[in-house]
Amino acid sequence: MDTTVAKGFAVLEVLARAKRPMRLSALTEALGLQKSNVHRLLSTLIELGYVEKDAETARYFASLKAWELGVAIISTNSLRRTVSPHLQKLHQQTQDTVLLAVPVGHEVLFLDRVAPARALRYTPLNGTRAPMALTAAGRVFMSAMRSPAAAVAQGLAEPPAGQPFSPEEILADLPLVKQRGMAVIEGGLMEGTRSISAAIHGPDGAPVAAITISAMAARMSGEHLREASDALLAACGEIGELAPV
Amino acid sequence: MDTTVAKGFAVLEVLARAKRPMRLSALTEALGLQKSNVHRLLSTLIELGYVEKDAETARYFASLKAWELGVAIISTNSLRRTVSPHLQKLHQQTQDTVLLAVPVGHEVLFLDRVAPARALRYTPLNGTRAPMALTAAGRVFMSAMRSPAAAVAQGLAEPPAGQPFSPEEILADLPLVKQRGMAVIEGGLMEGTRSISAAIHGPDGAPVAAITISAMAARMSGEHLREASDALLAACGEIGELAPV
DNA sequence: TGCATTTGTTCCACATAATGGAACAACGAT
DNA sequence: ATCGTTGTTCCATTATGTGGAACAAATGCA
Repeated sequence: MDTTVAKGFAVLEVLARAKRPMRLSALTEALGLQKSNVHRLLSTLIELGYVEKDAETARYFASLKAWELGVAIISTNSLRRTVSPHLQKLHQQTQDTVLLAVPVGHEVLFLDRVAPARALRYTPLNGTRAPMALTAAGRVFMSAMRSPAAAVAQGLAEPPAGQPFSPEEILADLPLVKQRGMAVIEGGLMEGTRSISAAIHGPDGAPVAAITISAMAARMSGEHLREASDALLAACGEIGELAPV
Repeated sequence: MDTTVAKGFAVLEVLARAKRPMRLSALTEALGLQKSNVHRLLSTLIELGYVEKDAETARYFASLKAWELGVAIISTNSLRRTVSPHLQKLHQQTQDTVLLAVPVGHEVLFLDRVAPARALRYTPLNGTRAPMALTAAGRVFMSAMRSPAAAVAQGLAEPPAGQPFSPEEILADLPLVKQRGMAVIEGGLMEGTRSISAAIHGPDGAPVAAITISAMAARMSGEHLREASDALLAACGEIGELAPV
């Protein structure tokens, strides 16, 4: 294990997540390293172009080079490339927000999104994560797990107050999800919304990703719900067994 | 300079730009390092979560963690955050593709984009670069340069055949751009399109970014061109002197 | 099927390159 | 002006990464 490499990435991670440029001392504290060490790491990251230093305030911040790196990675991501046109189509059919999610540990990671210009606020953005138990896509993944209890626990651990669901409720939902091939969830991440989600299956039958359609509960009901569900299942079926992550 | 850190990022950069997972030997060749060295770097990157190894083919590829890092960076980018709503508004007003670009060396980097669902193919995507001389946004930046000749040379160096512009043409255009406060360019990156662009100025008066509106030439003319220009200049004026990159 | 060649992984003595303390410099606050 | 805080540079120490070599596994060829 090249510890120096790990330290370099640790510096960049802290800077990337910081809301504003950071001073050296704040970084040393966050990282638990010597200031001379952090200083040298910053110098190399600046030389590599991943970090910049505000000339006026002498504070450090992550440059856009790492973003370009990330864009390069996602643009070659086969799953997103193959699914993206289907998201477009679903959005045109339903006019709702359409999301692509993959499982990462006990969370879902949102890979892509097609949303109306006046999108619901707090609909998850690309590159963000959410607990499985609180999202429709997560329920889809959980319904294929042998022991989803851990994911339930982790999901409920996050938001300390105002739990929208009980563990029993969540566990009771999973067989239904499995049976229908589709999850329906209400008010998971945002109150008042209803989302439906279905799996994209890999060659071995395991769900590798899920597509979610999300809208206000009043809208996502009756005839519209039926249409959206049909379109969703059709799309997931079409995509079939193509793309490995 | 922590050379080990540089090597670690070099590995990730190569993998990020690779179209498909790479074998160890290909990486060692691309990097000019010893295979044992590359192997250890890969091991640490895997441990850090930035690289994954395809179990079947034993090939390495960049994971989505670096993408998440990039998303975290861009989401806190003050320029993009402040300008993004204006892009939305311009798109609603014109129904055309609207872009946000910043200067990086002699290239422009596209930070954000609001495009119709049926967007022009080959309109630049987020996180991609283009030569200044071939883009409307680039012309805006060049018009504020003391010696834009180098940018012209670099711009024309890239595409070896089928130069859309001559150096004289480009240089002659810049005073007009400066005078109007707006660049108009035709067929720079994609034949048949016409783009207009104007600068967002920093506190010192230098252009820190540019907004571009792009459409097919037939559409971007007459009354529509006039309206788009007015909306563009109004938006750039409004944004004013707020956001440092 | 057997042999040759390329590719991937592990190991370890060596020397380089990162480390962290200390000393210095530059601010900012009181 | 003085003190405390923060940023930068330097350098002896040694921990850490290096790269050759040896082994293992996979692949190609006859």
